[in-house]
Amino acid sequence: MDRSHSMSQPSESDSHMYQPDVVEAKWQRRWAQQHTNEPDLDRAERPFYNLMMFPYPSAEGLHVGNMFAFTGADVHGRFKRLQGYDVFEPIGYDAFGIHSENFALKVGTHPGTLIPRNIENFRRQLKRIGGMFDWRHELSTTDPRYYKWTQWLFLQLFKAGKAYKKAAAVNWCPNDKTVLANEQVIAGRCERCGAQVEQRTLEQWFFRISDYAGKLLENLDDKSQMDWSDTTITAQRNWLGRSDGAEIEFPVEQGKIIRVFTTRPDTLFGATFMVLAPEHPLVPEITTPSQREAVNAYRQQAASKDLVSRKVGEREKTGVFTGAFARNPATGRTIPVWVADYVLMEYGTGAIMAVPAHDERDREFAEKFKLQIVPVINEHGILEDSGEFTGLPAAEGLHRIIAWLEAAGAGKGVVQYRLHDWCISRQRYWGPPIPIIYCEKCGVVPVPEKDLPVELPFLEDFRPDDSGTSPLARDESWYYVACPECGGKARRETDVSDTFLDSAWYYLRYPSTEFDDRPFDQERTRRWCPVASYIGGNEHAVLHLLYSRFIAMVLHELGHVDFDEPFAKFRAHGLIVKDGAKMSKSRGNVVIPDEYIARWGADTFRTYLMFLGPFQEGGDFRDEGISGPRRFLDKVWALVGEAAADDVLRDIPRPVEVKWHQTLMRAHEGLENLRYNTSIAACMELLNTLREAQCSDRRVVEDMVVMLSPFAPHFAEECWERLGHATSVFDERWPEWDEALAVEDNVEVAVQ
RNA sequence: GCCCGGAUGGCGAAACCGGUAGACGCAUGGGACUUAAAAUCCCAGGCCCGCAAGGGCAUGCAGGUUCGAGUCCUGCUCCGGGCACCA
Repeated sequence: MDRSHSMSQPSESDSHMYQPDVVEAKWQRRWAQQHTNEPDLDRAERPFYNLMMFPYPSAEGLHVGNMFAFTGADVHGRFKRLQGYDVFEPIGYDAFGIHSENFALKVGTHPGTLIPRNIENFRRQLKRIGGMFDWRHELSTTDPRYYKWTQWLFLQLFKAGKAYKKAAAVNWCPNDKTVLANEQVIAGRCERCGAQVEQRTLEQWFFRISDYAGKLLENLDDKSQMDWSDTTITAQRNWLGRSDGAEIEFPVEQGKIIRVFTTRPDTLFGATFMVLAPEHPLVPEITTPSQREAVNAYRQQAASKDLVSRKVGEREKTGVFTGAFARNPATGRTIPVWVADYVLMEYGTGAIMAVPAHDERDREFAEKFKLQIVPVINEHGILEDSGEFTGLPAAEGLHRIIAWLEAAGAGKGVVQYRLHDWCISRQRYWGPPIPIIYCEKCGVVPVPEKDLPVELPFLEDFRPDDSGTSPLARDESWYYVACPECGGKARRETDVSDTFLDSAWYYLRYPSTEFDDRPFDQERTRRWCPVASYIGGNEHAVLHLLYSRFIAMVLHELGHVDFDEPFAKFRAHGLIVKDGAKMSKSRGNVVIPDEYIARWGADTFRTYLMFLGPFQEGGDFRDEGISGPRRFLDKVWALVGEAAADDVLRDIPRPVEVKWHQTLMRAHEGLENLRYNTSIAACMELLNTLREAQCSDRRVVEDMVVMLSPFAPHFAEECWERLGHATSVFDERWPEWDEALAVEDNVEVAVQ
């Protein structure tokens, strides 16, 4: 157990040498023994929840990007601690999901054995890098003690009517053999394996996230609730995709009404035909007998086309006339109703008024099928040929026409969002089973909370198949079950839930990991949430971050938490590239952090990563560069030795004094704004000034050690001890600086 | 097409509110120490012309505002990212 035996201890004689491995092992041991990083979660007076995106425990181990992100977050946490906060910095593993499962399939090992092995390796690396983690609260989403509550969460949504099942055309990845969320389809391909995504119709569970589109959008503007990186806010805004416009009713001859959505009600007088999506339910009702055959053929063809080529494929317009006519409520004229697949059922009302004069797609269609084109806006943006609205500027006409529609009962101003409901069903093995039972008599029955968790059974053969059903259906002893209500014959839902559901609430679990009778303790949650600082990659700008916000809103509504927004502050970190190019296995330029840490020490590695460039922009990892921070730490080490050996207090030379206070201010500023590179540079300048002045005054040197402690924590602890302190450097406060000295003009200093 | 970022030496980058551009670090060149090498220490350096003193040009491009612009304004170019047959 005692790891110190395997480590060579420094002898008295060489204790003046800086040996990172010895120092780092010593302090990691001591932190664990003295519970240095374990705040009192029930009594902390100044709680600061410092969260970083938990990793997916891959077989490769933590890569340098993870190290960069975690170190940057850890630096922030340690800095907050120096400001007197009780910092809670937990870590865990996002270990369910297709990613893990596919890897398990590839290497032919069950994920149940593979994942714990990977986690162990991750834990080792996370400890080695010296993060301020509270290991008492480590969690894994694959732990039944965790996913019990993921299932509980599903039940809360189900009971509140926020979860529903419907047959839907979904994105099906033929390679991974599963449904994908829209968010997981990139340019028509599976984000994971790159296969062309197909369209399939399956019964799926959905969450009503689209009901929250408005709130999800509005809160983005509220800095007091969410102070987030601009890039992330923008990505979410685009994803939510708000469009302001109007819904307008067009009566059809047979007494039916076609409702359309348009962002351009000002062009209403130019609507010369209509187009319905092929799946539109009104199509069969309005199609005239003579057109029936052609329309049916077209609809069938559209249904067989996968979503991909329909959305991003060739844009050549196709369509067919229904034989029906509608009346333009503005002009009173009769216009033909067509069916075409360039109109999508999922957006708006699945029907459009076509204004070929002012919409490129409609014009293409009109030209191809020889339909009428009537311009209603002239070059100067003035409405023409628009009845009583003729002569108005288009922007004004827009409002006036909406008002007129409302008065006439023919339409109203509405807002549309691009966001669709969240499909959480996955026909896979490695995830939390969705806690639903289908009874022959009672129908859909939620698993009673007392029966949670619905444990994921061990399946020797967990391969997905083409049936569209999860492999869980093949385990009959698990699949067939007595109905919890009537005791009759029933079977389980076999889909597991999306990994993003696991990660949508993990921050709530961390402070409460020891409780098995509740997902999160009310008191703990009130004290620690919302999260004070969240740091992570912008690749999750719309997936994880949007789902987490949605889940928090629902939990708030249901009275489980007292906040709407889970992350008070979010900062997206940058990316690390190697020698100017993105790291990839095929390029062979992947940095294995372990090798660098073994050679240079965790503190040097951390300091180098933070010195590369601004944390929020990332930087270029170059092997030669790491020697700079190491040389710097070596020099500070030597300076500490001098300071420790000389206790006589002399006057501090003026240039040193000025630089000292300037550094305290500048390093503080850099840490506050996540511009760590400037903090480190400031400390380097102070070192240079001290050396030039041949000064090793302990007052200055001690402050230097405190300033470096977020970057090089073990190093700083050791230096602090060498300077004669018996307590942790992290019990110190960031030293105050003299404002007058700190803003002193450099020129003046040079003169003196 | 729409919406966000960004562009500064050989390289990574600094520059607070419009006021000495290039701090800090890497790499490089010269020197010291050493039998030698490594390590360490000292010195130099934006680019061009010049032995030098000095001069000219410099923050993606073109203009503008200002006593003064890397920073503000207008119009471009290129790079990165988000959205996209979304009505």
